[in-house]
Amino acid sequence: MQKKTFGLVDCNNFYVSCERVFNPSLLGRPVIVLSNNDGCVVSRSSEAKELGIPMGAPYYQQIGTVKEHNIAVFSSNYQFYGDMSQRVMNSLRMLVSNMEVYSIDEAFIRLDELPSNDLLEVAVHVREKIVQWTGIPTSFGIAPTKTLSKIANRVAKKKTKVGVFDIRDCSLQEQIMVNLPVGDIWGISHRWGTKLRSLGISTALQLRDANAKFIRKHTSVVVERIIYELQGLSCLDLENSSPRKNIMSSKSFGRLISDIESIEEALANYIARACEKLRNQNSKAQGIYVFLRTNPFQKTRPQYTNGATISFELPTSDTRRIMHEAKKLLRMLYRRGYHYHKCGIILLDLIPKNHIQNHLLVKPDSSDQDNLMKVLDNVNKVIGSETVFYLSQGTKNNWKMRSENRSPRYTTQWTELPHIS
DNA sequence: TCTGGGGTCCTAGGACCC
DNA sequence: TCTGGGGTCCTAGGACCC
Repeated sequence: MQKKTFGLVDCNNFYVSCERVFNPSLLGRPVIVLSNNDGCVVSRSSEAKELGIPMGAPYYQQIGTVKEHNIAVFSSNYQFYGDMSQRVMNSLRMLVSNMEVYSIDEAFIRLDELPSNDLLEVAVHVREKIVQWTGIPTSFGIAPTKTLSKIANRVAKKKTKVGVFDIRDCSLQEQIMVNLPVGDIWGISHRWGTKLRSLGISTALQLRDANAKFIRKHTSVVVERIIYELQGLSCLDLENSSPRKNIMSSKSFGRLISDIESIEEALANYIARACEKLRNQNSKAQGIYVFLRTNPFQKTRPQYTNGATISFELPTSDTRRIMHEAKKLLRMLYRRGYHYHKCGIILLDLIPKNHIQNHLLVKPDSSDQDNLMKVLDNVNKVIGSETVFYLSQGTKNNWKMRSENRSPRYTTQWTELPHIS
């Protein structure tokens, strides 16, 4: 069997780094970026981490620290971050031949075909080029499996100056793993961490040396694979990007809503977005799931959560049709007297648009429908999103999310380009 | 006042068939 | 008293990721 070598390239504090590219005054300052509705802290500069702001902390609990230390705060700006992500990934694509974009800020690569002695040099070069071309600093982990490359990356980020760490050497792996809590391994989170500790396994090294079949009995095949990966046996290869199987669009309203009209309006907007994504990947949906919920954190108010699915006779990507069906589901789910916090839609069982089987009795989307959707998508792509929208999306936007500190969309909106004076 | 959004994979159990 | 056994498919829910 040929020995594999993986690299993991991971952007450092990605959202914060994006903000810093176009606003260098933020360098050296503590900076945080918030989730939608300014809810939680989702990205922190190293200075902010040192001040003890935890990942995922509710923002309102951190306001004291923010004021005290003059921390720069940004609302999420996903258009901007998404565009910066593409720049990073495109840069990487120019430098390596075999890669898998794993998330908005990381990519796995295969390094086997390169001479084994050159890998450190290659990694340093890749990092330099990415920061030069995009302004985004990255960390680089090298290892014989994906799981170990995650560990290597973590060391690169925390303990090295060059931002590269090579963990191919077995005794080095042991040195790192003996001190690595089992819950910090990629794929082991709260529940399984607790379970494994109850079985007497609290470090990565103990998990590596555990009996894989025994562990599988108490957890699942996923953890069994992790054990092999820790041993250096690669079970997870690069995955080639395939179209999404589900597309979700949901958001909390930014305030509590009781009337169904406002919820319908919000849902219509989420549907419009989801369907755009659907057509963009050339798929059609075979069903939808609509859900609605109150705010689970407000324990004193009555709680209600519900969702419902409907399958279509024939797959569709027509926003109007999906809105129509979703509205029926929403009316079914809605109960008067609750204060709602969030709703959403998931487009289910997506298939390529040209793989559709005919139906004896039901007509598929007509080419007129498809063309209309294409025209709408193009107008919104070229002139700006929501240039054309559905009346059911509303004009008042009284459910729009809070976003008080959003930076300009420097790279995706003509009116928000950075100025040089 | 105030706690994100968008995904994937795996498993257990029920329905159904012969 | 006493009512099969084995296979597949589907779905809901649970686990994880960033």
